[in-house]
Amino acid sequence: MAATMQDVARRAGVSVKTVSNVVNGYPHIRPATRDRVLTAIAELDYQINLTARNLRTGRTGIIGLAVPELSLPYFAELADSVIEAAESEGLTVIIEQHGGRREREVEILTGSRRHLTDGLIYSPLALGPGDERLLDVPYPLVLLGERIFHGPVDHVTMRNTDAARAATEYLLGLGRRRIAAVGVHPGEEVGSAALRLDGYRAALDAAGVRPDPALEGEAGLWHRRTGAEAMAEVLDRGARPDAVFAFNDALALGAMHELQVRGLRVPEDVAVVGFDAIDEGRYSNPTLTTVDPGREEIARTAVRLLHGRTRGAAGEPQRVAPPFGILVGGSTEPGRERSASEP
Amino acid sequence: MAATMQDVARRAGVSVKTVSNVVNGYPHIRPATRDRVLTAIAELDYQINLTARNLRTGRTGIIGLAVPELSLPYFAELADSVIEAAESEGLTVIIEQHGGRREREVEILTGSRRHLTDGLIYSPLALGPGDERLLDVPYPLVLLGERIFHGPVDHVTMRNTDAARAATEYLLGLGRRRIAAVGVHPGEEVGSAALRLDGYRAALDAAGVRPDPALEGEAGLWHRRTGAEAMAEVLDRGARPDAVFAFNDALALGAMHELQVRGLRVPEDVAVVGFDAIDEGRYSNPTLTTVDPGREEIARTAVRLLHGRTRGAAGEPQRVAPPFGILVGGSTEPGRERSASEP
DNA sequence: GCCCTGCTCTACAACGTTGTAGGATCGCCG
DNA sequence: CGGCGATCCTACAACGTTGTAGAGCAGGGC
Repeated sequence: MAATMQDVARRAGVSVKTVSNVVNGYPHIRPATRDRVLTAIAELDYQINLTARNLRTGRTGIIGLAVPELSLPYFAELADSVIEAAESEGLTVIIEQHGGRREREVEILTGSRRHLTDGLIYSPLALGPGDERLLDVPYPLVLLGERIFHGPVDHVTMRNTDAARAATEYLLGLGRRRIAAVGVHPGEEVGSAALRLDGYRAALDAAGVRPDPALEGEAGLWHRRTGAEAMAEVLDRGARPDAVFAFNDALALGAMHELQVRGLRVPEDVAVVGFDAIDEGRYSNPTLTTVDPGREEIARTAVRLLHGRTRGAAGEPQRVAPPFGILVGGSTEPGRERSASEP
Repeated sequence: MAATMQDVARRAGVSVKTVSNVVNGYPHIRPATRDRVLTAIAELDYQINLTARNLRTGRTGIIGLAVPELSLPYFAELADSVIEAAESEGLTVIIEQHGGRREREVEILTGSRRHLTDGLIYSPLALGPGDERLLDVPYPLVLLGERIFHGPVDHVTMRNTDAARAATEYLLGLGRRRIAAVGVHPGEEVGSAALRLDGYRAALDAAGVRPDPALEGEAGLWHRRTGAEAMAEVLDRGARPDAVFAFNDALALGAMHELQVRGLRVPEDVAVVGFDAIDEGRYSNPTLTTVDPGREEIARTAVRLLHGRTRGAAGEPQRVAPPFGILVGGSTEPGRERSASEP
């Protein structure tokens, strides 16, 4: 049986509350008393019961993180960063996977597990415009992603359009003119796909290049496989791109694979740019040029905002979008292999 | 303010305990009473406070999962499977990352966060022989991995030696004779590296092939980069392998990259086999032949064992090692590309 | 010399739930 | 028709912690 404050108090000859005060760093305690308590704690191997504290204080020190699935590299790395950031603020993380299934996404918002957590970092895929009211929950919520933009909550997002435009402009700057877009969601007006397509088209437009629908490759879910399939579709339709802007790195790696299988050289024949800066792209062949959306800062910001709200921070919902960067690799510039130690 | 059982009881005109009984499915309740309670619950949007229940029952329904980091694909996929398995048993998962740092690995075993969880699934990297006593903890622990073998706890592991032997025999069966091993930890006698090296050597031995130290590539951490470096080292030393058995998929992908950069064809010049069956290997170019160690079953078994222990299951520590399989891809047999839907 | 302030500590209640013990009612058996 | 077990429900205490209120005491200012 684990020791309780009772046991420590008895052994140290003080009241339970004094033990509590010592444990919580209350200042007005005589050094002699504190020492007796600390000694008793050490002798009994006492550790505080967090459940009891949580019940009493109404806060748990746990936050939830809802993502599609950890098997997707971006979300695995995001979870890594969130756990790291939470740790440094003294918080623990519970991860929930929704797999992009709307029903699970809703359940996560309302399930009883929410009583176990002080707040939630929420990255939906299925929810969209019209679901804003679902986000009006009785606990702090920080929204990630690009599915909903006018919810009543703090929102950390990427500079999707700007970054996509910059990536496309970078390709234009290399002299490429027939730039394919991989990962398009036709008909959608929200979400990363729509925003990145906007940026892509804006860059073409500004450069006086007419967008060619034949160069747009559809991909619902952004996996390696769907990237390869979308690339194949574009090529099969007879389009002859000299570059590819894929809406995430998994798509880019799939597309690159397809290009290579068909004997096209990357980057000589076709340059490839991705989005997300996952670690895998540092070691692909060739290494992948990609947009670094500031994943770590997104994670840190989300945790910081959420932590603030759990401690009562009031005020208007915040909207934050960290700066992005472009990491150049061998998939656009021959021999320009990114090393593992580069940022 | 969220509703409590008090509120529900008042509204339904029953005692608090009756509400508790309804919530917990106690059978002896008149249907009329049950209906009144359920109605009140619905009207008040009542949800049980898990913290209070946890305090009262002494169990939390949460289990911990300690892994090196989620950025490593194998552990991200393992976490995915563990969360899935836990969910299906009604458990929640807290993930802790130790990064292979001994100090963190020890802290995870003893930290106060353990009071938040009913038990721990623990996959250390730094701990080793001599640390068995650290595993003698006052809560249920299920050990993963190959660092410690005689701890006083349940242990779910892979059939490392058999699987490594089978992988090597498979390469021998293809007629390959100069098979490099990538990921060796010289001097180590425990851990996946030592066991897989044993299997590799046993297969060579049985086939009458003399092991060549020049074909063994060292790699401390099993990342893509270290795989490429180890491969380079082997080749630079003048060895001319016709196959590579890499001790995990990340190493294999790194090694394959290095081979291709040097103009060697995979699999024609050099066949490559990995270990872990991560999703990434399904889409690499060529797709990767690999050992499927039964990750999902490992996760399910670990959760099941842990859950049993948390509910008081007694008895000797269990040792479980699911069966393995070999997934054949293009990295060993030309044109034999694994599809995404294959097991 | 007395009051006030600040320090140090204690007793008690409360957080929301469930286990235990037992009271009331009913049907059925002898 | 008395007794007994099953059914249905309630009151109370307890899980281990922290907030609140306040007691006791020392030191300083007047």
